[in-house]
Amino acid sequence: MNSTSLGGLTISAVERETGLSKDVLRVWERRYGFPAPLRTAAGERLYPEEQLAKLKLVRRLMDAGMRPGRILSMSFESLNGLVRGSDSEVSADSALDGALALLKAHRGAELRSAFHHAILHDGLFRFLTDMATPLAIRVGNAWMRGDIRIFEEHLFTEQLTATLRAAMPQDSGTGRPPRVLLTTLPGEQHGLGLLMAEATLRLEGAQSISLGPQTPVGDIAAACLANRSDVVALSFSANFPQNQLTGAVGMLRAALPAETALWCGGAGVVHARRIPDGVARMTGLQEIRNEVAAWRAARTERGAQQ
Amino acid sequence: MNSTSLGGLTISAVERETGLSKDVLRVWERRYGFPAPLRTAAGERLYPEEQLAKLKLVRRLMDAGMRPGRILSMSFESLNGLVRGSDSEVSADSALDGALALLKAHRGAELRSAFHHAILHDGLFRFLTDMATPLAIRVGNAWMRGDIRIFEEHLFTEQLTATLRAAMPQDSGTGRPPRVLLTTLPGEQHGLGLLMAEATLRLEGAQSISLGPQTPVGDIAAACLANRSDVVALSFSANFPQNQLTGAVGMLRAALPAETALWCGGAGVVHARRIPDGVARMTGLQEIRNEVAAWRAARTERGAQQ
DNA sequence: TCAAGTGATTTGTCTAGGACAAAATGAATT
DNA sequence: AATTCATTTTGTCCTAGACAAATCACTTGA
Repeated sequence: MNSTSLGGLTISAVERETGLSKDVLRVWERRYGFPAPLRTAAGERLYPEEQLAKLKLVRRLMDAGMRPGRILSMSFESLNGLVRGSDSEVSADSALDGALALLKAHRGAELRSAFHHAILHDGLFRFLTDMATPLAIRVGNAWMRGDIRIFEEHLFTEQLTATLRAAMPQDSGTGRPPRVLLTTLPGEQHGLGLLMAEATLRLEGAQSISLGPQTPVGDIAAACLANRSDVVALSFSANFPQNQLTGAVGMLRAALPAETALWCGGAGVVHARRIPDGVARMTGLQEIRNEVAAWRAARTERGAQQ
Repeated sequence: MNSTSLGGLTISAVERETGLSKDVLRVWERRYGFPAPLRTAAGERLYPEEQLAKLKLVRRLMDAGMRPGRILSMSFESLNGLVRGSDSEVSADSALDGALALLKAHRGAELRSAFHHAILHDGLFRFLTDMATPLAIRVGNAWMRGDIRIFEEHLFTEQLTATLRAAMPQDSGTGRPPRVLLTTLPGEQHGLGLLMAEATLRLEGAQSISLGPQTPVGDIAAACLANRSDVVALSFSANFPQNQLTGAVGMLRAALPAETALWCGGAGVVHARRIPDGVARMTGLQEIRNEVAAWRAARTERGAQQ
């Protein structure tokens, strides 16, 4: 039952650990000869730890845009070199370096204090743009290169989430328009962008309501109607499957009333090929502020005309 | 691509919505004649919404201990009766009813105020046991029965999460042992249980560190070593795939040092078939308190002997 | 020079039914 | 009551083929 005691992992365990489906694991074996698991007496696949490690590297490189046919035949060491060489950071920012050092030393509480201090010192919005965002990018890159481990990335996310939720401005019903409905689509793994967008909107005095991550398209539309939202805002991380993006956003655009604005933001939307008509794309938190201002200006104007 | 426009959902979509694996969906169809999806021109399964609804009911009843062979042949209405009968919500708790009414009226801010007020009135622990937990169960049941929409469940989760994170006791390095590492396994969708467990541990004065949800087994073990944790605590929602539970927990138990305790809690663990040796199962927040006390007692005793 | 096709290739997911391991049930025994 | 054992039920894994969707490599037209 316990896989490590048997000298390998079952295909279910590998699916859980790597996020690669059983179908993919089997078809890669058939097509590319890797992975090449051992077999139990009953003929079931048994993956050694080394193959699991290589599969995790492959997974990382594929998230960075590589294709399995190219990289599955390479050795573990070559893949490691690829991951390391993929990008380098030369910019030396002392605050960011300090935070990264705390993270690598697993000093979660101190990391949180550093965040808190930065918010008090520079204000929440500057913290978001000058510290949280670049730090998240660095952590993501470091994870891709294998410089930090997954649990360290989790620790970072958790501390930043806790900090942001504690610092989140409460609107307590006093917010002005627009009423914004915030969420992510199903399949989106990261909720940090959502929180940062929510904080920015609240700072602008907008009435923003978050549904949290992973709301199906039909339910976003239903929530928008129930909430009488002026704007629906979606957050996309770099990992979000690009193929789903255009289709799902188009579906949502069609399901929403024409007068409801649809805003998309986050790293996943920067490199998106095409965005459907009637959908705004914003590549940074500053653009949220601009868009809120533009929305208010347009509404005032129209209100004056009517 | 769009599932609803095709008049049904693909097998992947049903797997995602119900948590039933593709293999199970196909073998049920073969053995019991249900589900009986339509087919696309290419011969691929296309599940109508009604069958999805029935599958969700079946899933819920199986979580309550029923077996597929018994219930798959029953009608949607009969199953609905079973679900209604199974959970006795005769208890009319005015606070819970009030909160549920606020949720159904989409008054998120007021719901949050109600939570906040309850915490101030009864204390955080009583709030968790007497309000948050039963309310989460009611919301889950109502969702399964179709009495509330998914976005309403999201709204509930988001408001409760925000409340808990704001009310979370900070340990700021002053915590006493045990040092607890909190997370969930990959595949776990819900993070509320984790937050509630974290709050309980902090109330006990324990040094608890959360990695957030969905940490792979290998990385949990690495984090445990790096953090020198005394205890690793996992949270399982009712939706967590039962088949994976035993295997993954067994793997983790094997990967952790023998002196590190492993605690599993949450609705997903209540009906678990078997828990590996050396793993504690706790079915409520109170048990966390007991277990912390027991851990401290054992440690003092051993310390005195040595 | 860049945008928009077009065909070829790559890649992921689906299908079928058989096989069997693990768990639950029920009956017989201590 | 608690244990054992056989029987049923149930979930997972297997193979290998098929094909849809995404991407690449290339051409065409503005």
